[in-house]
Formats: sequence, C-alpha cells, structure tokens
Amino acid sequence: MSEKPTEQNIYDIIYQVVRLVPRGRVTSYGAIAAAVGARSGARMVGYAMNACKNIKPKVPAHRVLNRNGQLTGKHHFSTPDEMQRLLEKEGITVKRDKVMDLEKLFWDPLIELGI
DNA sequence: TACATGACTCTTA
DNA sequence: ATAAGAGCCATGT
Repeated sequence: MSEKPTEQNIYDIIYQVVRLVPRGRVTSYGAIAAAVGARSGARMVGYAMNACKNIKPKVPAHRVLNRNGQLTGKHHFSTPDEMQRLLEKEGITVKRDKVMDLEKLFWDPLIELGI
C-alpha cells in the first residue's frame, strides 16, 4: 500500500523505454536515465538491466551501451559473446567490444520520443 | 539506520 | 591517451 498507482517502479519505466529501442539501433544508460527523468541516474539503468533477466517480456538490454558505445554489460549475459552476437545479428558492427558508427546507430529517446 | 556495492558519467591531472 | 577521484541514487545485508 505504500505504492502509488500513478507511479510505477523505476525499473518498470526503464524497461519500457528500452523496449522502445528499434531493432538495429542502440542507446546509452544516460539517455535512458534522462528519458525517465534522470532521477535515478545512469547507474540505476544498468542496475535495472541486471534485474531484467528476471523480467518478462524480454528486455533488449544488448541495445543499451555506455556513453562510449562500449559493451560494458556483456559479462552479465548468459555468455560474454551473447551481447555482441545479438548486436551483429541486427546489423550492428562491433569491434573490440565497441559499437562502430555509434553516432549513426544511436537512438535517443529524448528526441525520438519527442520528450 | 548505516555501510558497501554497482551493466554510469563527468571533470581534472 | 590513460588514470584517478567525485557525484549520483537504488538495492541488499
């Protein structure tokens, strides 16, 4: 009863934004944090991703990278290669745990969603 | 209640 | 370019 019906959990909000990321695009933790109001900060986004493995429907956490376009969270997947594999599968080039053409593939919810 | 941890980001040297 | 410190907030013990 301590929850408010108008307010959802911070994780739930983050998951919704991440699910909005189109296939073949990527975004950053900070962008997600800003989309949800930047109240929690980029750290909470990554923290939420860690818990997303238990959430359904599945959250495309592999499309969420750090500010540098680096696959910082690849170690948290089933296998360290899973994240890169998923990205390449969507047409994204990954080199040395880094996404190429980040500026071209970057998907900013603040802009795309018109926030 | 307080402390420690973390899939971040920024600034400074 | 690399390294280190600080800021930030939610979660778990």
